[in-house]
Amino acid sequence: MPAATATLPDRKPVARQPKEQRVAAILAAARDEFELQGFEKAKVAEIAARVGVVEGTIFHYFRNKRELMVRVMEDFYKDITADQQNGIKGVKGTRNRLRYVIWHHLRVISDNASLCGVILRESRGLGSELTADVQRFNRKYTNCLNTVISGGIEAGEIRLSTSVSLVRNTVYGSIEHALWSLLSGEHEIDVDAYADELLQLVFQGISADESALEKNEVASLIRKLGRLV
Amino acid sequence: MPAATATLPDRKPVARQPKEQRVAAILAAARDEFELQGFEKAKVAEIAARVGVVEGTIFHYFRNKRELMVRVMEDFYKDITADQQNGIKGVKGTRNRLRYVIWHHLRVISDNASLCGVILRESRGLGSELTADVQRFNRKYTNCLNTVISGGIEAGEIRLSTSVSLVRNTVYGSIEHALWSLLSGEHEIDVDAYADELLQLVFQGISADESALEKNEVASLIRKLGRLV
Amino acid sequence: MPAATATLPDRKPVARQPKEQRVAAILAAARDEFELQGFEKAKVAEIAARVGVVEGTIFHYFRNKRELMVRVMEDFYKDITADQQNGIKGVKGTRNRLRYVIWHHLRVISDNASLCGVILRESRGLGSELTADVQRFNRKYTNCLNTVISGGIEAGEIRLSTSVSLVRNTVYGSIEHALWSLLSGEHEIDVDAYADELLQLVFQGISADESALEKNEVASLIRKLGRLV
Amino acid sequence: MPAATATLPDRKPVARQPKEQRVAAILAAARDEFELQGFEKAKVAEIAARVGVVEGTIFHYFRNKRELMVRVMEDFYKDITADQQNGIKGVKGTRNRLRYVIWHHLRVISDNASLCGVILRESRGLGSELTADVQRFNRKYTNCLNTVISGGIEAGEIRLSTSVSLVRNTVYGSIEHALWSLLSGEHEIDVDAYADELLQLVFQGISADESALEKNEVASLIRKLGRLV
DNA sequence: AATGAATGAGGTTTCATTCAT
DNA sequence: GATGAATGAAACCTCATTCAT
Repeated sequence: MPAATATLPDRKPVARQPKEQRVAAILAAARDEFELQGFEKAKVAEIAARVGVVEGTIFHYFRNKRELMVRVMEDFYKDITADQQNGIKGVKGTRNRLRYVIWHHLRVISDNASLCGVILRESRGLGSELTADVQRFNRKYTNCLNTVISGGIEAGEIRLSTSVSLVRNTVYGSIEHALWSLLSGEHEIDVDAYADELLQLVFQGISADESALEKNEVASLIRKLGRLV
Repeated sequence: MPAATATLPDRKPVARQPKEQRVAAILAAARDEFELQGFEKAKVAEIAARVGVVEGTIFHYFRNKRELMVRVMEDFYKDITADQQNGIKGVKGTRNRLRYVIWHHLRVISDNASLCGVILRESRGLGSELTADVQRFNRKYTNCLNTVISGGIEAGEIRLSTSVSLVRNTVYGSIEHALWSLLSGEHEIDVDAYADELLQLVFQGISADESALEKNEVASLIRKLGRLV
Repeated sequence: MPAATATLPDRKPVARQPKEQRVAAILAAARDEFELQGFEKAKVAEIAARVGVVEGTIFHYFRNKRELMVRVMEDFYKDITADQQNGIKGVKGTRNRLRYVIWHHLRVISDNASLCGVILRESRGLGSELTADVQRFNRKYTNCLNTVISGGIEAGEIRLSTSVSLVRNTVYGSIEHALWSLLSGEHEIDVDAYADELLQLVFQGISADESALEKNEVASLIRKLGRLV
Repeated sequence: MPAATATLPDRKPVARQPKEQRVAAILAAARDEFELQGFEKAKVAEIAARVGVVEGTIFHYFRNKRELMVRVMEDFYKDITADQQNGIKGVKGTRNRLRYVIWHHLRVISDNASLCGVILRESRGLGSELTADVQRFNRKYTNCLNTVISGGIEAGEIRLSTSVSLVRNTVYGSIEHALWSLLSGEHEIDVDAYADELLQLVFQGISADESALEKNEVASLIRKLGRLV
């Protein structure tokens, strides 16, 4: 009796999904929206629309928009941090390990340019509500580089005088700048090439190679005296 | 639509200033406000209050808030670009010139941390209306480093294979990261020390002849010491 | 940007109404306000106050003020167009049909003088954002007259040389002028009298056969009188 | 000594024009701006810029923007009223005189479409500040038609029962509608053709031609009786 | 006569968040 | 669990008009 079926009232298929799936769907939609619009301009209504629910539903699962963003970032950081720690296990030698960290970060940045752009932008706000959270995640993620450099110093491959924070600033700062170029449409990033070049620059720059070391110390002394006279 | 024909408000006697002074005062106030709040959160009403005029007066001189921000940035970039170009004139030798560029930028960043923070933040916006303007100013400013590196390559002091954009990313990225540390209250920047360390890392990292490095420095120092005694 | 995360205002218990009722109430209030103030001077705040909600609620249902105005006009045009098409069905004979169109339009204008004034005023704007919408609605509404005139020409009752657009301009222009007189307080409109006079002028003015004019009318009247006695 | 001339301070040629010329120049500029923007959107600053003076100067010669508009309209109405009165002198016969009035108005509308559009639009405002003034000018201008019709009635060429205001509404309303078509870019106005057609319609419509008269009266009576039964 | 700096009220629109249903 | 109606603060920008110089 097809006619009978036709007269049944329309009943929306209220896809009542298990909590986990709903949360995952919202997070995915949120990530898309944040990537497209940035945090401030992203609209909860739009995220809800992407999932196919109404605004109110979002607030069943997340206290507020900020928490949504934090969760998106947290998930992302967890992923890449685990991936990094996993990948570096098998890599031996300071130079190789440094290359791995650089290469891995470039890979991440290159594959998630939009999201990385959002995260970095939001983490620089003066009073941004997100600063603290991002920095916490980031500290853990970048800790790997610290370990590599410290290890290199202990192993005598890297100059004793090397400032770990300088290296961290330099490596991540360099790659971050490459990201801005990418996002502004200037050019793509050739991950392997950039990794090699940056590694070359940085590793040669901090290498403890005997002859270099000597020269460096002399150079440093010269500068100090120069400023004195 | 302003009240047509009807209102005859009592006019307060206002301190009338020549255009130039007002513009300067507004720009100064705007800079303060932008530094404090960032572009989006900055309120024109607050800027006006700082100057001691009403909002309308601001728009007598600047078409809109964006133009105000652009002018603040433009003035700033003009200053530091001129200063940089002026200062580098007397500096000879690739190493010294590179150090100057690094040192000068650190000086600028250190002395104008708040403003630099705002500018950098606003220049990374996806569809931010300010992106284009900042990038135009910035290209001119950072061109100096390009010249130094290119010169160094031609002079044979820097490896032929060196990518200028890599060096630019690395130098400015490193310093930018130091700025974020500064702004997040982690620690101050010791301009001279950071300049030395970054120079050391970068120059050694891109140096062509590792042993020729310090010869000139030594000779130069000897002359200076000779004059001293 | 609404106060983020910070404000937890006390929420007044609001009478919650189904969408349809609210929309209707808003449209009614909007019409009142537009009639009173015209489009530009009408304030959304005032419309909201008339409904008894806050401004934001209005924008929950209508994208912007313009859409509100368009909807008011659309509803009005739908009403009168349907009414006109309905009423003309039973009217036979070119002269009678023309009289009906004139009379109906006068009735509409007379009963909705304020709204018609607003609509006509807004539809004449050079770059007015409403021009296009009104003209679309209006074309459909005035099409009825086109049909009548064309029919009359085909039936040989109206001179072949008659320009339909001239007749349309003349009929609607004449009535529109009567509206302006009404709105400027000069005098009322006697719908039936004006309809007769205008019909007389126009139909005699475009009539093909000047003597055939009243024959049908006489016959018809005789029949009616016959029935009466 | 050309050098001497060169070192003289720049002296702006403050073209201090006689009052009459200034006023004329301002009125011309105002008319241009009003035509382009309409009254509300027209900016005094723009009018001043067109003349090459600053805003303040405008207010030396005109109390306010409204007065400026009134003067533009007044000048225009004076021109066309004089022209009309002048032209109609030599025209004899009701039909010819009516054609002249129609043709002249079409000529005016066609040659000054933009300004006429503004004037008509502004004169329809509910509480428009300009309504009263325009109506005063307009009454004088349209009086000519009144005279023609009244004359025609007295001369027995036009039906006694003819309502002068109906004819006025119809003639001016028809032409006004043609103007809106013109301004909305639909089509040009062929002044002579439109004049002929409108004259034909109106004059035949109000003609006292014996046979027509009789028929009209009968028809009118029929309608009244029809409504009665 | 001409300038042009200063006024200042005013209204549309956005959107995260709540909570009654 | 899901809905979606309601909130309400907040801020940019316009521009006719004045009046000290």
